Amino acid sequence: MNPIKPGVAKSSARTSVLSDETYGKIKEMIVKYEISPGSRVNIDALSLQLKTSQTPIREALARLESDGLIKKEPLKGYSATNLLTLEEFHDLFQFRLLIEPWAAEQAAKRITTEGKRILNLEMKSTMKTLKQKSVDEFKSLTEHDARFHKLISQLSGSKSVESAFERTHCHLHLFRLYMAHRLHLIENNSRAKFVEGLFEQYYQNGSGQLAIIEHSAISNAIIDGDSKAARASMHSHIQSSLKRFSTSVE
Amino acid sequence: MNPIKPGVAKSSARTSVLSDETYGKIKEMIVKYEISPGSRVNIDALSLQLKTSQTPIREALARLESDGLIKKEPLKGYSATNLLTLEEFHDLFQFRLLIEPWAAEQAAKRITTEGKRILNLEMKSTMKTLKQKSVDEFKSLTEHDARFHKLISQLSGSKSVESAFERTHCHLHLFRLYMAHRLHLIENNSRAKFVEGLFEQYYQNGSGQLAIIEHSAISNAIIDGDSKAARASMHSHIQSSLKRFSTSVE
DNA sequence: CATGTTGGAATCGTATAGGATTCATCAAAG
DNA sequence: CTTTGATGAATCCTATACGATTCCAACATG
Repeated sequence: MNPIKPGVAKSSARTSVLSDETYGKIKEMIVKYEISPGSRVNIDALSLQLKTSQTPIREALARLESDGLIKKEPLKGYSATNLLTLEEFHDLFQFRLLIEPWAAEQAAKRITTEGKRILNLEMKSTMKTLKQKSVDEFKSLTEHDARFHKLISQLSGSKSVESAFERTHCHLHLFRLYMAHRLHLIENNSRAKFVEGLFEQYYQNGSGQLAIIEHSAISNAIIDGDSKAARASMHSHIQSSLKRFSTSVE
Repeated sequence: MNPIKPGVAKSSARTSVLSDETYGKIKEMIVKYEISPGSRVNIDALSLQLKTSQTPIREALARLESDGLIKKEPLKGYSATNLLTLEEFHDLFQFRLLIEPWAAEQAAKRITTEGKRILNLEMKSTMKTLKQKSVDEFKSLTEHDARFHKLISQLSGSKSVESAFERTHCHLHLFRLYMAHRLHLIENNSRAKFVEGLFEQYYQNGSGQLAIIEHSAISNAIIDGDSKAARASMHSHIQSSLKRFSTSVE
């Protein structure tokens, strides 16, 4: 006879984007190797861990599958995708080579005062951060790298290019390879050499920051409105990365 | 002690890809204008209509949102995205201009006997279909167009390019615009002119099939292994489409 | 006429039960 | 001892009911 049911969860102040939050959390778990490549993803376990029901988990996993970060096998369940093979990595960089130089070119053509400000801020704050060696240098660099390339894709003014770049999740894949290396999970020799190439992309001779130098060139060209130089410098930036990988493996 | 369970052969033969099926069905509903642009998408109604529970619907909608075909507003629900604006359309074609000529070039470089066979088959069967005027000509043409461009993206050998092209859903957007026109849903004048340009992409002077002619040039170049010609013809194919739209609007 | 309140409708998230399938273990036969 | 088949547990997938929150619109009041 009691109309009020006790024991109902109190959870209030819900912003109601729970499935979005869940998406971000699971994605972060993948990046941070809490979900290792190829391993199974258990829905029940996740719902316990994230303290949510299955529905948001399923929605998040569906989106992640669409992103190519999670694989769904019809009657077996979900699992994280494997690390990129060399071929896939090469393919990914080839794709970046198609769209990013164009994006840089467009960014130079369309650059505004506000755009210059943001671009300058990104470069300056990164250099400042790198001066104080206390933090994980590689982490700072890759995070800057992700922000930088995303920013340029946005400055291109093309939603298609921006979202296509976003969906490559290239920095996520890079970071996952980096984590695999740190955790000594890469036994294959050629793969190990490949990851060494990954480091070389960011460090030059173990001292300077190669990426920052190349990024500066791109950034300056865009701010100067020099579209040809912007395209060329972005092209050589990606090209040289790709070449470094290729030579370190082959 | 009968080990054989009776009544098992009930609903077997379940391929258990119900959420995938649902995804396809909803997508088809969007293309076919059963779900009109901008309108709300009710989960309960869909589950009734498709005779399934809410869970597969939710997963499908999450994927469709990731595809940009469905929009999710936090506490209001799902709705179909609007028709492409002129700017978005221009942007989309600009993106195709970035990746498809490259795809055609690569296809010409990598073409195999099997690839030639498939490409020839696509062209021949389409021409044959168009000879018998009984069917909806526009429908046949757009379906061929979708298959043709997808095929070339596959022949490029780049998974990144293939999936990036796939995710543009460009033919879905085209067909939706076409449907909007047929249903007299486009009142705006410039929008109407725009759709007229859409028709011109496929029909030349109301008689010949422009797309088929241009496709033949591309197809021949690929089969001949002439990568330069393949790139050039694909570029001009997309470029001229884009130009036709621009002039018909401006 | 404008504004605040209140009620219903719709949607989101939760919880739970049960059918279906896969995987691994184990027993039996050759 | 090896191979084959069956049994049971774990997991996935579906279905359904319910509570909580928010939006929308009608209504009353100053």
